[in-house]
Amino acid sequence: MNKPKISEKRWSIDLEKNIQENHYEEVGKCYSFDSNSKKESFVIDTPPPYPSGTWHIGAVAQYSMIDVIARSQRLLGKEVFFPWGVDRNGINIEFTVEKNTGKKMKTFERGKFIDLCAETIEKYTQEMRNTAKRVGLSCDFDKEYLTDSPEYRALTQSIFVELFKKGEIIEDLRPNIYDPIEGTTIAEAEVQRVERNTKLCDVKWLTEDDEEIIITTTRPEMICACGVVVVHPEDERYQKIIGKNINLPIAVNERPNFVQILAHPSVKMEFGSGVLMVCSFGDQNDVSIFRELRLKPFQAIDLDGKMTFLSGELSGLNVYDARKKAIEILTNNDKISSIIEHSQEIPVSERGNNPIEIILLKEWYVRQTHIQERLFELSNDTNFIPKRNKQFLNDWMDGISIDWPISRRRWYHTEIPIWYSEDGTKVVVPPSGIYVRPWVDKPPEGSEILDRLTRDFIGHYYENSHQLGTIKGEDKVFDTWMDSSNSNLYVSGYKNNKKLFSKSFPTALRPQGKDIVRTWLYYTMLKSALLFDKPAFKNIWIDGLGMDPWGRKMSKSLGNGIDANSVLECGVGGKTGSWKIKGPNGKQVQLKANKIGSECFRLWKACDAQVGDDFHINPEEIESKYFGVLTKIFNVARFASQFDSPEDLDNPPNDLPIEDVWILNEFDAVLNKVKNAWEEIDIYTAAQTIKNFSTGIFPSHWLEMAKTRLYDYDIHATWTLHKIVRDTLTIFSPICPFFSHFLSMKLYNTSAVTQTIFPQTIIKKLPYNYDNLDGITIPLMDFNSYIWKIKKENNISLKSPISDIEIPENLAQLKEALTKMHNLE
RNA sequence: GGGCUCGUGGUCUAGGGGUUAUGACGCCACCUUGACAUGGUGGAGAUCGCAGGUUCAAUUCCUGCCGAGCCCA
Repeated sequence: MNKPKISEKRWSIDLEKNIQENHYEEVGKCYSFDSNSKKESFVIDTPPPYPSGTWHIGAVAQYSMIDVIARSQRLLGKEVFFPWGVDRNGINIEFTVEKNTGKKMKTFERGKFIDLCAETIEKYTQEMRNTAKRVGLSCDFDKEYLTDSPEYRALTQSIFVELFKKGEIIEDLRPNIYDPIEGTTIAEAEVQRVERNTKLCDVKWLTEDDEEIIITTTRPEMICACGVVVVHPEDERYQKIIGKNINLPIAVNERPNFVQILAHPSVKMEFGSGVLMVCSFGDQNDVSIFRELRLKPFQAIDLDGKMTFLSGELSGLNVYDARKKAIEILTNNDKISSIIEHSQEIPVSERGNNPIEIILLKEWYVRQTHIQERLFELSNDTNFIPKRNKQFLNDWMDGISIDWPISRRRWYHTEIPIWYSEDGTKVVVPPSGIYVRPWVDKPPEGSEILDRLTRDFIGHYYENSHQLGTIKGEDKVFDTWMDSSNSNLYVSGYKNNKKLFSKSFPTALRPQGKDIVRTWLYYTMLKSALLFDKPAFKNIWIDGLGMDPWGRKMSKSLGNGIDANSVLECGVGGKTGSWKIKGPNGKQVQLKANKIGSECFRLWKACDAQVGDDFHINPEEIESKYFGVLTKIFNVARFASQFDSPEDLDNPPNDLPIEDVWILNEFDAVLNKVKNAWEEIDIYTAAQTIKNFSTGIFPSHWLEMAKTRLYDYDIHATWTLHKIVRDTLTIFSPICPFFSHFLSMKLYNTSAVTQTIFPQTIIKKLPYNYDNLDGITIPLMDFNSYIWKIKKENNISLKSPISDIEIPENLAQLKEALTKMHNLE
């Protein structure tokens, strides 16, 4: 027996931080991916986080679990690619720059603005890299990818061209959701609703027979775009006017000043007068009625959000002023019977918080309605973890009714790679693998000319450019999901590394949160279906979201956010953590913790809940429930470090006594269960199994029994102790890598995190043939409890001798060990 | 307003048609035993959100309601 090789009495955040700082230099190599490896490859399509200042603690927690998966797959002998990618395209960073400079994007020169965005996002990206390493992610950081890099954007553009050539991407003039303030189309996914007060106007209209009809509307300025007036088919009051014409109550330009009255079941009879004017386009219902009745839409609002010439006196005004003016004109002409204040939910853009308009625009679309059935079939070939979360995808796919508009009128995004001929009938597309910016670049070498409509190949650009006249590069850019939904293709080597792609697609794993099923997951699966008619993934792991301690979403307005760094750094240099959060009753609640750090944080997430449900993040609870587990395992290792480890821990010494065989048998069961769990990507079971064994049966029941022998230099006990401690650290390393690394280095001078072979079970190697080893466990634990209880009831310490104790028959083999353990007389 | 998911001791959580419902934190009591008092041992504590229904039997299945979350209109 020696002094413990570990001087520290327990795990500390300072120790953790120390290890973390050197970790990537020391063992980072083992995180790099070798695409030529002969091992089975396991590519993870990590969610590239968007750097926006703070990284949501729930996302960090989720990321640390993805890391657990990556590490456990390495331990199972696979060649794991755990990429580190950062999503940097998009409107968020544009807004940040606008906010920082106090100027709107379109007042900048385009190139200058893009440079500003790139600079700003790089700062945030660096903070994110730091957090990623602080929480112990074993990404291949050397192969970092950024979605705004030329390489990544080139892939997005190549895929666009590929899908365009296949006819899966089309151009069309359709009603689109438009943010007139930011000047861009947005997708349905980007629309939010807010409560606002509006004026509900009862406007008097006259039919061709001079009959007065009241139409209730919140948008009198849209009368100029009215295509039809509708009533409910069963509304008794209006049967006789169906089919008649009705005059617009306000003067318009360049269009008939009347429309027809028709019946439509979507009208709510009880709302207002029960008569509805349908305009192009007041809302989504208007859009569907226009489509259904095949009406020709009117363009009432232009790209700047101003009323068009169509609107007569209102032209040139913005929507808000136009509404005031319309009410004024109608009032002056005695066309309004009443105005009441009305609270209404209106759609606004998620980012700009501006009321959105629906206007007709020529945009690019990815076709999706034709492939839903096939997508559904393909999704059945994918393993969902947990199974029930597949429902989120099914629900979303059930509701898909229109194609996906992918063009945006913004700047810090991937450009749509296309040029148009002077007469607009032909287009030029670049060759695969080259990033182009059509708003400033000429088509590169290898570009092709295609027919704009039929997509037929016409010729190579440089030989035939004279046919095109003056070409014009596309100004528009892609929706950022167009980039993100290529992430699995990018990391699997599509269009870049054929050999890799052939063995790693469908991608082994897509881990993500349930909140972006309808976007990231759905769009990625759509792409793979359109391109290859294959599922995108073998496994899809869908986790819940991190909530506040009471289960509510964290938000700035609620004041219930918890910063990730405050948890990861809690305890450094003895500094405790403290969080003031608005509780459920509106009162401030103060939470306090002394030490958490990455290892405790990861252990908590791994142990505390099954994957898939929302999880509550409470720093107090993380510390109180899980720091003790680290202390316990740390001290078991520290205890073990007093006894020199035998050289060969893979082959047991002869004549192991039954208590050692018994615990090795128990440990074999742990190894099997954990291995099986890692294979199933079941973090919870693995974590619970390791935790229960290493803090429970092993120290309490075996270690106490083996102590006497250990102090007597018994080789059997020492071998058993170290075999179990070493392998426990190995299987624990995916959950707590810094911790396991530290202890395994101290004890065995080898790092648990670099192991690529799962620890071997041992019992089958033993020449022994003990009957019913499993049957010992329960009686042994019962017997130990019984003795502890008696000693407690008699108020004597556990080491005190005790007499007249009968050892049960089924434990007779352990008589000697138990006698020493409990000091039986 | 609609769809989906979740609702288990004070708190977090496992499980799932059938004997005394899992574990942890907290609480109470006891124990300084040569790894660990930021520890150990023992104990109290739940009619499994509420109301109906199916069943010999439900906490588990079904329906409705309530609460939380996500998504959609």
